[in-house]
Amino acid sequence: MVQKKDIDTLCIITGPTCSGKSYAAMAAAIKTGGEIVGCDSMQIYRGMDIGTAKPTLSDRAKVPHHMIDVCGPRENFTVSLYRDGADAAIKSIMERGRKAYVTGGTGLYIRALLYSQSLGGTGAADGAVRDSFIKVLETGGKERLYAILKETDPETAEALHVNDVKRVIRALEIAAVSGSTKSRLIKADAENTAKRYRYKLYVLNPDRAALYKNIDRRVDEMINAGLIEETRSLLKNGCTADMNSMKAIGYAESIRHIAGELTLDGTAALIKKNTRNYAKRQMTFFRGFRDAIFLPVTEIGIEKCIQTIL
RNA sequence: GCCCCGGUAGCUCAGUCGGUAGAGCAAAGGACUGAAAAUCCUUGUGUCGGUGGUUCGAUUCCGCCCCGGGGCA
Repeated sequence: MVQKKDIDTLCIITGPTCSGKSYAAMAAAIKTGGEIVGCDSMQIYRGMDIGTAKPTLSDRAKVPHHMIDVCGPRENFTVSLYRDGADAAIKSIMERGRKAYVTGGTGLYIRALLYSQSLGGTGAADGAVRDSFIKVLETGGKERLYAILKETDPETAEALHVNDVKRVIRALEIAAVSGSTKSRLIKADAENTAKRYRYKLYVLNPDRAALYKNIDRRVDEMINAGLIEETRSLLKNGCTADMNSMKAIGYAESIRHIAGELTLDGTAALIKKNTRNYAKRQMTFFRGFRDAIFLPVTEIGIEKCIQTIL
């Protein structure tokens, strides 16, 4: 039986890719009559099922899932859209008197959901302003871009590397559109300690070797399940390699295979390597969650983890 | 059996005209506030195959041995 006070507490289950978080969330949601809110920057996209290890239709029939398939693969999604959508989904779940389980491996989305972050205020996420900076990049190079940031927001420039073009552009964007600067907004956020939710944050933390083995196995399964074909059909529907959705691991490499650049074995090997690298990056990010409960899943097993979560 | 070419970082190789060595890839660590499965930063000690010899000093030169590849019989 689910306690009332429990329902007010968000349950976040995260961890690196292939650590078993979807399985754990399913088990917990079934047991408590809860619902799942996805927290994955690629499961957002429709038509990308195999390569993102999206929950199956039968799982989705058993437990309501939110924030999955909410965006076309040719559109651009943003953290801000995620937070708005997830907030709405969580609100409706709680209003129904059910428990919300947020699960997925996109650390930035979790952070935006849990903490009061301005996300750049009213700064536009793309469009004309961004294009104008991209033009600067093309004509003057990244050094020129960085020099402009040094003028407009020296503190942020100090924190960023010249080569981190994406973040330099974003900081310039904020300065141009919000009427403030990224560094000032961050300062304001740091002073605002109010939490957006009451929550428990669990991080599945498998042993490196075990995780890598699981990844290798799952990539083979994805290819056998038709990842290449899925990519082919996305391309047929107008997706191109430069789109955010097609930068996803598994799809980017499949596109290169379809273009004849990579053999099938080479593609599988590259997807495995990129996934391993990604999992490592995820763990680095999660270590920054000071209030997280880390579960040594390899040691204690997934069932024990689920017990802890319940 | 003889001849030739190799054996140097996890892998592929460079190099040291004798003063104990460095690239690419892999790997590891880190950052991350509206692109995040994205983007970016940092990190190279290894019996230089083994063993004897020459030398102040050998991974480098010489002898022998081991392992791989090729050639001749």
